[in-house]
Amino acid sequence: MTERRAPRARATTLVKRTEILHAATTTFGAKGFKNGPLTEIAEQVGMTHAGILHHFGSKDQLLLEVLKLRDAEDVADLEGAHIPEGVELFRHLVRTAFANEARPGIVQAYAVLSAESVTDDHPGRPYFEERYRTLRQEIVDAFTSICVERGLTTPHTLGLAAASILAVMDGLQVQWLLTPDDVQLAEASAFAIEAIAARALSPQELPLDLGSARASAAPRA
Amino acid sequence: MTERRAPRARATTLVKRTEILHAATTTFGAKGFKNGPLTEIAEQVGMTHAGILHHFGSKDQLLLEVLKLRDAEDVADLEGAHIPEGVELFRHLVRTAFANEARPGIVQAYAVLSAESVTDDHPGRPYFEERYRTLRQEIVDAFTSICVERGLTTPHTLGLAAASILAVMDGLQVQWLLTPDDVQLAEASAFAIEAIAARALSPQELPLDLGSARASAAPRA
DNA sequence: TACAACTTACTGACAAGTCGGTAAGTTCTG
DNA sequence: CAGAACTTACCGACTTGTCAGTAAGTTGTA
Repeated sequence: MTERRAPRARATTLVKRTEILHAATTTFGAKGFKNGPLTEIAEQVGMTHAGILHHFGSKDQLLLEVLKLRDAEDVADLEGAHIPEGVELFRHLVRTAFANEARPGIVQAYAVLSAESVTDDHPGRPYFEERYRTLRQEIVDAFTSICVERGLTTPHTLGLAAASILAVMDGLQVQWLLTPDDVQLAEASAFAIEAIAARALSPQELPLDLGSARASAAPRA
Repeated sequence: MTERRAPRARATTLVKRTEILHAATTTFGAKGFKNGPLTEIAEQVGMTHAGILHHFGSKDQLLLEVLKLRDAEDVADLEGAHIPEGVELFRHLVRTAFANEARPGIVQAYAVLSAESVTDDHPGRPYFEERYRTLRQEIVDAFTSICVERGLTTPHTLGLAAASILAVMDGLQVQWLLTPDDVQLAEASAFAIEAIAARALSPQELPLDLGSARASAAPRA
């Protein structure tokens, strides 16, 4: 936006880099990584694409730094506070879902990029593999700590529950991006998280009795 | 795989078209729509890319027919049986999850394409919007029919539950594709569906009490 | 302070490759 | 022969990355 007449070299560079990273988030969110041209990112920050490459070396490297940036900012948002433990982690997840409704850009970038990352030799793949593994573990730990607190034996379904919680949050984002009027991102996230946690922590009656469905798979191979 | 020296024109054409559609599913699944080149699809069926264009007119059109094909095949799998109603629909969803573990190609195609469809002017977008709307409605109807059957008043959370169920199935697919060893696609799907349905149909105690998290959203705008 | 040596942050032009689509011609088949 | 099913050849558009050059700032030094 505003022109900066570099007072200090080092500081200005950092600002420019962050500006580029945010522009890249926008473009990758709007068009995906492979189809988000460097030119479009460049013109958002008043530069040529060669300038971007000067800063980041390659498009792949730019993607990796875009992904790292969000993590850095998310941690910054916690403002030195501890990583949430126990029930606090689930509250944090729900808060995040509510906050996400106000920043569709980043939500879209993550939704698009995480799915794109499963394609052949995608440079973001290792990042997302690691990210999901870490988040699942954090959720399992939170569940475990709740069980200890409440004197429950830890169920063997915590892994399933952890994966399901992340899955529902991601999946809801896609539906929300497609039909924002039909899907309430945060409400549904809160509902589902509570449902899955309830099931994991205190397995009660099974209103659907889906057990029989497990046995027979659909015909098509 | 095997070369076909067309014996009959009309019948062969249909076969060829379906063969192309399956090849396209593979390529779009592996590389996405925008980055899945027609050439790659063409060589899978022993053709040049111009041959594909001869059959489908444009790449966009090919995508739409790829998406329609799966619906057609899924319906065919039901073999003239009714669209599942009530509890049967949920059993069908779980069966599908188990069946999907055996066909990672199609799973990946849908995971990649549905997320890609939220990008700017994506030709698959209307299809996915409609698809999710329809599926959500089917699930809501199934819930409603269960409520009627059991003499329950229909909760106002059925919409949230329906979106959540679809979300968890989609989200688990992405995690499963990224780390197949860590995530059990079908088990987790069954677990989550049961959890969400339980919560929607018989809201019991809330072990997490996440209500307070709704009020305060995270700082970042 | 003054000036040289060096670094940083770019631009503009270009190379090299990819891709979708079209047009025109060829082969196959009924 | 007529028309469907292609192929070959090609265009135009787009992309990433490289490279040389330039303007501006920074550092070292006397």
